[in-house]
Amino acid sequence: MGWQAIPQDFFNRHPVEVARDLIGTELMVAGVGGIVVETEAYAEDDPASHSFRGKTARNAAMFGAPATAYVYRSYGLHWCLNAVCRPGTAVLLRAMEPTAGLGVMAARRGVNAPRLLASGPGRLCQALAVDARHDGTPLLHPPFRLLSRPGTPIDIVSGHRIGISRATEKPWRFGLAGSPFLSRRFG
DNA sequence: GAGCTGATTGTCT
DNA sequence: GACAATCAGCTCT
Repeated sequence: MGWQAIPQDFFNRHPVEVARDLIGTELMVAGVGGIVVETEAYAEDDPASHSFRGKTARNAAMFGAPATAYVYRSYGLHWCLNAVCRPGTAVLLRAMEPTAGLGVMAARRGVNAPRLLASGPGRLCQALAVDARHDGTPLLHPPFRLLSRPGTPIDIVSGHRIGISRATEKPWRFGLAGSPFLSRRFG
């Protein structure tokens, strides 16, 4: 019952399904990473999605093949990592439970507490050293490593999305129930 | 613990 | 020129 590589077909589905199924998977970047505990889905006909107004230079990666990384800068200073699903849709990786390379992540983040290393999309990217260089690159190839553990029971909760001003009512945020590594608790 | 605010820059209107 | 899928540090309770 070990970890298995995630196939590209995993991402060729509706982003809500992918967001839910990504909870509990393991994401590593160059040997540093952990368990995904929080995600958000963004669909194509979704006013909150960067793809809503069509393809532009910034969101071009979002229209790439399933399992492509879409990385963008948020609020001028943070990076956010998304996994592209069907073209024009994506899942935002919001938080992780660090399991490998804790020391490296702590050094990059400038903090020691494990729960502060990757509990938030900007923090997660800083801990994994993900930035514009990764935009448009495949998540299923090095330096990325994405694994799932089929058959492992996982308790998943959902709620409304965070940090956006449009279509906030959609319950498209998913998290690992009771995890202390969430960016915020689910209400 | 909750709530406010400044930081900082690429992108679109 | 406004705004943004955020964070950290502050105040007040």
